[in-house]
Amino acid sequence: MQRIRETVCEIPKGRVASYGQIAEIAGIHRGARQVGYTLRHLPKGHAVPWHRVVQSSGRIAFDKNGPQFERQQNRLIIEGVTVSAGRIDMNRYRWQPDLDELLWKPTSAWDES
DNA sequence: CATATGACGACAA
DNA sequence: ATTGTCGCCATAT
Repeated sequence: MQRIRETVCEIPKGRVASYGQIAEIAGIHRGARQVGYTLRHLPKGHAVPWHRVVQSSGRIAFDKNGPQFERQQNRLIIEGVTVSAGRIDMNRYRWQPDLDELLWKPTSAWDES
């Protein structure tokens, strides 16, 4: 779904979001699996930060042995996200749209004065 | 229209 | 921490 892709693209670098979270924001209540479906079927040349989407538990959704797992993990680490044993501290990296808006917008305003 | 499928999530053992 | 169940929901058959 287009809506889902848009939402995923809003996740800032260095932060992550859960499938369920994306679904909610995209307006699909309890549509976590739809997010998975959407990400799985991304067009060829997409530019969607799919790697910033992880399970609500903070674990990467791929099999820890498969190649995809490592790819996602690396991408995250590159962005500064700590991933130990395939686990991510959600309390620390969870993306909070509302908070970001409350934090980043005013910040730019403060710079002026 | 009936089933089967997941890059899920919450919860009980 | 692990594992199994069940609920969810857009798509695919």
